[in-house]
Amino acid sequence: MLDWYDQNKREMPWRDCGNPYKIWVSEIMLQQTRVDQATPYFNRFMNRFPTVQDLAKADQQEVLKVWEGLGYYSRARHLHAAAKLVVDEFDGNVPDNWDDITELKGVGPYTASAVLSIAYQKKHAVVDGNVIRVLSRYLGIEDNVRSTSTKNTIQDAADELISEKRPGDFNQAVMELGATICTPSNPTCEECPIQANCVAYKTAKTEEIPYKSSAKKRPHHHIGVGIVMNKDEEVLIALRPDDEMLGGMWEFPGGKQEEDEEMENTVKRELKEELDIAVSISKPFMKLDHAYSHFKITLHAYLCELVDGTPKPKSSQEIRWIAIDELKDYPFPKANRKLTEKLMNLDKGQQELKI
DNA sequence: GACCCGTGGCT
DNA sequence: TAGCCAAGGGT
Repeated sequence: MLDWYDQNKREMPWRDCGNPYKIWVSEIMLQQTRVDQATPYFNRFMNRFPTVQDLAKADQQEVLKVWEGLGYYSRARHLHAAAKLVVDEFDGNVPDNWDDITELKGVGPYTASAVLSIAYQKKHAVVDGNVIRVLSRYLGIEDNVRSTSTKNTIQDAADELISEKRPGDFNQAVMELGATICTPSNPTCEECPIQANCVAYKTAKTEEIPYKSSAKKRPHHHIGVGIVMNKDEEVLIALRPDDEMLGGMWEFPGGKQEEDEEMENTVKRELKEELDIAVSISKPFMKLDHAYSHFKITLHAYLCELVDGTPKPKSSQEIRWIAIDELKDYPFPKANRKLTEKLMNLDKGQQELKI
């Protein structure tokens, strides 16, 4: 297993550096995220925040801006808060023991084990999606891997199997095996270094293991959004509360279409509720589909004009009027970023945005 | 235990 | 196309 890993491991910028801060950040970014997707973000992050002190003293908005597009933005907010704790309470050193490191926000069992084993050579076995798949197949575990008891069984097995001398490399080897060979569908068992003892391979059950109870299907909502523009060609944006979905990110105000409601009325109603303003719809601007982790939306954006009232942040942390070329400086989640890109392109082309 | 939390690639 | 899944954690 370790021989296979030594010969087949991919290049990753945080690997083999021995820097606990870098390893910690990389493990947070890799939560529910593929290596190829996280890598450019990691490089950008380290360029901007080379040390935990740099991260601790940064503004949250700046951290979120670097994180923009990577998703699960609470990871960035928790990492930022945890960096402050590391500087204030741990003398700038990422903790090297279980009790201290699990005090950090965003550090759960997986991340604690990963950092302790990879950065400090401590014997803690990780259990992530890869390990669950590899070990359930290897050991022939046919129980539902979504259940806690099955995960505990796999954790126990990993604790038994982990290498004494190279716990960090062992952990990475199993994950790498799961990511490249022991894939969810069509695993390439011919290339697998542990094929000979794999129960699922020997019994031809690699398609049945791991067994997962079916996921709940995601509802689809229609969202009306208003791009309110004033006479100076500034647009109105709102900062989402930290404790909500997409917390700390900016957006164009809007909300969910109600039953039997015209979409233009959705926008008017939402802007009245959220900002206490009356607007008129100038024209449709953009329609797009987007999928979040637990629901899907169709976003209907309209250019609007302020008719009455002064905008107030009734359901957001803050609101701002900003010029269109400033939109690039604020952290926006993906769907809203598509709106800002179209706005900025039209603005750059000197095209008429106002009616 | 159940639900919430982004985005992108693959099938 | 729609669902699955990915180096999970918080509540």
